Amino acid sequence: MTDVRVRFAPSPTGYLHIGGVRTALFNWLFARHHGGTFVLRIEDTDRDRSTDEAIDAILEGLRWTGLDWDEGPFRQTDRLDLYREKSQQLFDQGKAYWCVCTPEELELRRKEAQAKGESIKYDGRCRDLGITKPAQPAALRFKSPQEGQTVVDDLIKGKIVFENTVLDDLIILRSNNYPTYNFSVVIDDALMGITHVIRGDDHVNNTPRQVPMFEALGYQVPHFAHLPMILGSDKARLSKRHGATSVLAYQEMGYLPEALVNYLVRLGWSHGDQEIFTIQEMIEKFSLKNVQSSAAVFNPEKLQWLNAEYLKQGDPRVMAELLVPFLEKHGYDPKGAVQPQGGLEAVIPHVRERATTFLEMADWVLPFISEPVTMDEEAAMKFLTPAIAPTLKKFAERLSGLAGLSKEEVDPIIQAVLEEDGLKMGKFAQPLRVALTGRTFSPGIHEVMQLLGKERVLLRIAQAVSRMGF
RNA sequence: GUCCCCAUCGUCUAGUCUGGCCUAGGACGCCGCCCUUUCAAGGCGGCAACGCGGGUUCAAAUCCCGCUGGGGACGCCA
Repeated sequence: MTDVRVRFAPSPTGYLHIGGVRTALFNWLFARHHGGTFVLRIEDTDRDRSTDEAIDAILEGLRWTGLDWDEGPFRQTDRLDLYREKSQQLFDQGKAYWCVCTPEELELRRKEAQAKGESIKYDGRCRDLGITKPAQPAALRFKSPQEGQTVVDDLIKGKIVFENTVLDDLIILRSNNYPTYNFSVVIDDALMGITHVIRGDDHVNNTPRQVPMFEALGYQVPHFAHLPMILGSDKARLSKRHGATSVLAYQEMGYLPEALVNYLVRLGWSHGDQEIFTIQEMIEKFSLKNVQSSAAVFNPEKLQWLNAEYLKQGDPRVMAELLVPFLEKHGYDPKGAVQPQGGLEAVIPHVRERATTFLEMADWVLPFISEPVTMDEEAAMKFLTPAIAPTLKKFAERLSGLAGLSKEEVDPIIQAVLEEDGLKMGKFAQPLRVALTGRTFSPGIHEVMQLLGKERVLLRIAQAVSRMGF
């Protein structure tokens, strides 16, 4: 164990999105790489927008991705006394002051300033009023330094210099006695002993506002590392209009968490030319030094490719298990009578290189888990013609005398039938495929027959032949 | 408007710190060929980038400046 302590601090105002998972992942990898501690903290100081459902969704999303936390989840609303005490301390020390401007007034002034093209920062009109016990609703503001510079030595972006004149006197305690983000985050990061604050790029501008607070309270300032944003295909910040952004939506679409994590780790981080990493490799190789400083566009196609790779490598038994929920949506009963020969597990090797997600895989498995088979009418029209019926029928008759359905046993029969009827394999294979699977595409004919078993093969051929009028 | 960040194929990126090994590498996608009873997978090949302009230097993707472009932040949201 080292003394590295990092945290993931989402606000529970919605589901856990892709960007959040990436931030959590990089924190988690940093912690695991250094043998440190990963803290989960829920920043729910916005009373109006925070919900318990969102907290549940975030925890569920995190669990699905496998990013386990060592401490927490802590809720900021359980720590309100702490923030009030610390804000009082700042007031007592003359480092904070009461502001009686109303939100409406502030909003109006901002708009006016914007219209005139002037600075929209707070004008500090309550700063020297010396209010000690406000008679009306009031917010507590932190006296930000107005001289000199605040320098942030970002672990990813390098040195960033801010003129303190751009700093606002931030509200640290709202008139409803709740702390604001920029204050509670400082208190918690300090008190929880966070050594490295690894967060999204969108917080860069918050950093020079938070640093003076650490200093005013006599806390050690943590190291900062700002991760590049994830953008949508139009290069705007990734949002709902770019499609699925909730992690759990990816679970529903049939992605493996390992694939998503692998995709996300390569978004802004790299290790030479390597594309596929086990979790262990990620932990070993991860370093903030190799984190990109520019934003990255989310590319669903590459995620899909990675998912396909993981599908191809996975243990068939595990894959089969994960596939079940997707099949159940099609009416599959894991304990029902209609099963592939050898069980679901036996189908996996034949369908997984044809699918990129479990959703697609389920579709490939459909012909083996439903009875009767669902016939694609267009395919039937084209291939199940009366001309081929006698050949199919003859084939079925010969097949019924066979002990097994191995390629060695079946092939001679096919060859014989083709020769007798003067047909080429190309003319026979597709009709047989359609008869057996109801589709024009499937795993190899031999595999299909073996997975179906002789009884169902004969049944399906018979059904196909009879629909041709024989 | 003000402040901050960023800039290599369509996309993710290697190379940039420590200039020469870069005729700029890999991956996704796309295109072609091979394999093939279908669909895939697989194999082989191809297209495709250092934003622009100035410096510095024997030498610049790499260092410096400017421009342009993109992103982010400016809330009693986080």
